[in-house]
Amino acid sequence: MSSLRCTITKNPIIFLVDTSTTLNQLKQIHTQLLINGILNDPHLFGQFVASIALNNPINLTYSNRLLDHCHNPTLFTFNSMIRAHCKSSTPHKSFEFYKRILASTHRLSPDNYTFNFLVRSCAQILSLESGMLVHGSVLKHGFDSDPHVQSGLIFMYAEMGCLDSCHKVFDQIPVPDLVCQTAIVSACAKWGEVVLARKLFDEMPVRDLIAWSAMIAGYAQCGLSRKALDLFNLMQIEGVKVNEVSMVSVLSACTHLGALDQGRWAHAYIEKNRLKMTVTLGTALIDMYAKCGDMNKAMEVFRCMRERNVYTWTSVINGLAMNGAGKKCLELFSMMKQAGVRPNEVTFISVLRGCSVVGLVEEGREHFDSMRRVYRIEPQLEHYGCLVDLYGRAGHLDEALNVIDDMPMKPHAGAWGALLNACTIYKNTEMGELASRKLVELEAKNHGAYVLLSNIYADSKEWDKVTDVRQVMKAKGVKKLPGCSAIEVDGEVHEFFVGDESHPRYNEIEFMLGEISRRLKLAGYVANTKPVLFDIEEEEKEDALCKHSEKIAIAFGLISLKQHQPISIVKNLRVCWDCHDVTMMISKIFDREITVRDRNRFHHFKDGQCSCKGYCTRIRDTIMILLVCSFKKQSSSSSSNSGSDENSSEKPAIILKVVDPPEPKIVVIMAGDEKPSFLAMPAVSSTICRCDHQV
DNA sequence: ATAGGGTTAG
Repeated sequence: MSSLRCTITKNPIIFLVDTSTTLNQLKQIHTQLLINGILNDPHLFGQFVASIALNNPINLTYSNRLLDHCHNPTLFTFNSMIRAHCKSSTPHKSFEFYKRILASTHRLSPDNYTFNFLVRSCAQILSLESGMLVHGSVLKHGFDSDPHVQSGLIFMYAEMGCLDSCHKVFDQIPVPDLVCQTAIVSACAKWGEVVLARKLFDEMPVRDLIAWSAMIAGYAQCGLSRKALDLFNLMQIEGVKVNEVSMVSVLSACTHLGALDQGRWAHAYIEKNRLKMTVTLGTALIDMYAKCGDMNKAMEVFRCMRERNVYTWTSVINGLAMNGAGKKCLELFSMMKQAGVRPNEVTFISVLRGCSVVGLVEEGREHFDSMRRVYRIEPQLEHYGCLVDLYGRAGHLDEALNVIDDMPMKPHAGAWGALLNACTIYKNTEMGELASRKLVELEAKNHGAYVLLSNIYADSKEWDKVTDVRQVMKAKGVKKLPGCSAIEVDGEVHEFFVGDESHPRYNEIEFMLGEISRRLKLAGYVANTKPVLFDIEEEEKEDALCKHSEKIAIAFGLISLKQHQPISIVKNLRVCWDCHDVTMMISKIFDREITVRDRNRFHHFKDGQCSCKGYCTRIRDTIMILLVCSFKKQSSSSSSNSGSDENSSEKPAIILKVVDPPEPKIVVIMAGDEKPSFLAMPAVSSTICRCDHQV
């Protein structure tokens, strides 16, 4: 304590407390300060409170109590408390201190620091209502010309998804500084205006590392991984140094593209330039290797990491599940628990999928039950979906259906999709029909018009609902992704979207597509008698199946890679059944090994077979064609609004089930129709396309 | 005495 006394008299109080100060030490220091009467000085008291609150969030309660007993805290003290709370897990408490500033008997008035921190608290709690109130106070107190407050407001509205408000704030700044410019770029990229984001980025007179990172991350987050990497290259040409934060976005782009070579290069860069191997960076590396098919390397990085958080463990567990290593996946899960890292809801999804791929039904069920029992995690839709999948793939279809029936919430497309998948494996057409019907029903409602919805609520000033919608969006990471396949040739990634004809070698690709089609036919593959399951789970509903992005990528692989080189494709969505079968055939006819990584797992095609075997087979004799037709139901008696669309609604339409292939018939099932009518089947062309029926 | 923008797992 004598050394402490010395410190107190000689140094500013701020040096007394740091991040490693324990509660006990804190109490001792506090006692000494009281004895010395040092805390009577409001200035020093403020410093003491600030150092406690800011250094260690665990001590926040201590500083809260300290302040309760103080009658005349300074504005600095209050600001420090608001600042400490906006970073904490209890950001809403900032407002208590804001209120105390306003109610202060010493005529305190909030300043630019107050609002800077307060705005960030609003961003934390995602309360648009509070945000608007605070914004109003900012204007009232005249701090809207403070650049810190400006960037704070943009950041806050961006967090809540109110892009319009971001623009309003930004447009009113006469000369926005670098930080505000970066904030608006990030906001635009985050909410779908990526072209505008790039325009604003290009117009920036000066761009620092964070500005580059924001734009690269923006591309990576909305699925434009190719552009993210291009921009990264440009950044290096301009001589901007990369740090560990920006590298994470680059790795994320490599992951999504399946660009293993570039990912390896990034790893080498990290080591050569001695970037700090943070948990986040290490996790991004693991995820990259796992999803680019090099699970060994992923494990190696994992083993080398000193610090591992729940993201790290989940990435590696998920990687093992994706690669079909179910047992190993469960081993790691058990190690994770031993290491004292608490699994979260995402971890359980990976664990359940691990159980599913190796058919460990009992174990999976136990883990599912432990979620609630041990970890107090309420299973969500996704977990029930995994459970349906677990039972379904193991052939326990009734139990799978029971899971759906017993779900405490309305089953989603994923759950019915999992059941349908199981029904096709085990050829249960009856249950399959039920599942298909439910799927179509749900699909029609699944328009994902979140933004629209929240704007409607905002217009009617229902802020709570806006907040709800935004939270759901944030939680679910709602993003619209076009179907896209990538292939790396000589270290360069070529990306193909659905029906994409933009590649410089597209003429050759098209020729190869024709060649594939010709040789498949020669080998007896006749598309129009082959089953086509229209995969309505995914968003690819383009007309010509032959223009699916993975087929274009495979065709490009065939023309650009040497005979002995395996073709490795990465797709951002799930591979549809038709492409799956065609790829199997190609692997045989062209004598090529083809690996396709889709959204869920790896498919290794060789000699006409796929490694996912039982899990990918489907009904061959009973052909099901699911044809989803969007059509507008004619408004039956809409005389009041002549010709308006108001009474029309998008409705699920028709499921066509083809039975007995040689002379196929079509079962037409209307949604909600109990008696299907039979029609003779017209010549079904190989391209099953969307049809717009009028009923 | 105190500030701001970019990052990871389903």
